[in-house]
Amino acid sequence: MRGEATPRLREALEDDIVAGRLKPGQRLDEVGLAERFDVSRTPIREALIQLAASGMVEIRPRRGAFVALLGPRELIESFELMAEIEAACGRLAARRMTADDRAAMQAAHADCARAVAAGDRETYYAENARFHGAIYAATGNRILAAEAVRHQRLLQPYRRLQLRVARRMDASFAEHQGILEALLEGQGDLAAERLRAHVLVQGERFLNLISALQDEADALARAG
Amino acid sequence: MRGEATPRLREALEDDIVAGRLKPGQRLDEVGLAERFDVSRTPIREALIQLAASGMVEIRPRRGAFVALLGPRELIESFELMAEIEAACGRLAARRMTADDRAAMQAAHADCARAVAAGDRETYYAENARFHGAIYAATGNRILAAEAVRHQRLLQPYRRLQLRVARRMDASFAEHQGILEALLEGQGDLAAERLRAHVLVQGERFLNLISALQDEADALARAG
DNA sequence: GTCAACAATCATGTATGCAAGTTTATAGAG
DNA sequence: CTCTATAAACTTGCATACATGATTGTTGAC
Repeated sequence: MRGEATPRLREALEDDIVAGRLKPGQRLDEVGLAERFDVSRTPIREALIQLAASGMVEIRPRRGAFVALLGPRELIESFELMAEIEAACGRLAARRMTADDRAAMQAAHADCARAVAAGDRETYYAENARFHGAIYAATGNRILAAEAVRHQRLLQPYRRLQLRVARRMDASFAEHQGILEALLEGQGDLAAERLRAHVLVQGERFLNLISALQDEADALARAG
Repeated sequence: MRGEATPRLREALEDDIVAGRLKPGQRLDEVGLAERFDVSRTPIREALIQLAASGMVEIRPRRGAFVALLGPRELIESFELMAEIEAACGRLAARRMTADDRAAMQAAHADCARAVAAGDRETYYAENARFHGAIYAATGNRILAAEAVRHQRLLQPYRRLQLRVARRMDASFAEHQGILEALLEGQGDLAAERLRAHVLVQGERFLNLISALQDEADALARAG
């Protein structure tokens, strides 16, 4: 097996978490993971430490690693942070986007439209991420964009739950429309304001879902 | 030896980097550090991985760990990100700060004034960080505040250089005054705007210092 | 039957060992 | 004398071993 194992493990675990195959609160047993990936505990530990540093995993000393489980307060705060990051991206993207950036945003938006028309939530889910990613890239600031992507992925497990809510997909798309228009017209402050609201409304809607999530996590914790 | 070694090592190394005792670009030899801290390579590696994830250290596969050295572009982008984070903090702090937060900000500002009057850069350097930290805390958003602190520390090695520039201390303090006034009057957008400018001006001034920094780093790389 | 104390088991945190890749030193060709 | 090829030395990345704190199960008291 050539190439380093740790980066591969980190990606695999992160993908599992983002995709929801590993659920918030779930325990990540080192020996179990080591067996599953056919490596020793060392690279597993190093991957878990990296994921903990990025917020995807919580390590409790001497007690093990768990998929990060955000409580109500942390969820609200995380969405608020995300809203501010997105707003900043919108402000800068409106000023600096290139023709390529513009095309990428429009393409992603068009794909979102298709997913809405088809009523395909899974596809919309992916295209939505692509639309936002196009805005991050359009800032021309790679470090800011990387932070935005990281937080987007951090919240992905929760967004997934969120999109199940009826009518949210249509509302989300309508908001995208307004955001895109502001961006294309170069109105940075307006784009920022709309992006902030777009993200915050998700966070607010979440308050209704948190109790359900907590129950689910508790059940998981009890089961194993 | 009670307690775990890794967190202690991470803090010690991070403090060394933030305080400038370990300089950007410097190599971090695992066995050397292991000997210095009288532990094995394992906890050293884990600490380095954590620092790499937070951006303080860069790990190049099979080639070792180095204190993160930001190039011109990365520096500009990092300062821009910091400016946006600070702006967001100011906006939220103006809305939500408690009486205690207000008192903390005013106290830090008063200490800054004392340092300016005494012409004591080292003290101003510390009190400046405390003033900004008080704003972060006043947002009431712990996750946002933690991000702000992290980025503040990431840029600290470069700020340190920056403050050597003549007259910067006075200008900085004058800007603080304006920021504090906006905050106390509850003018979130104004506070955000002033904070953004306050941070960005540092980034811009840096462009004049980057070549000097690069030379220093090159010399270090050649020497060690 | 419930609770508490204790013992056995298990997982984590650290140390050590080893293989593979990188860097540095050396020798030879031009 | 410079440049290149080669080999020795070193460092990292992973595997394995072991000690300590956590967890679980059992036994006994009430």
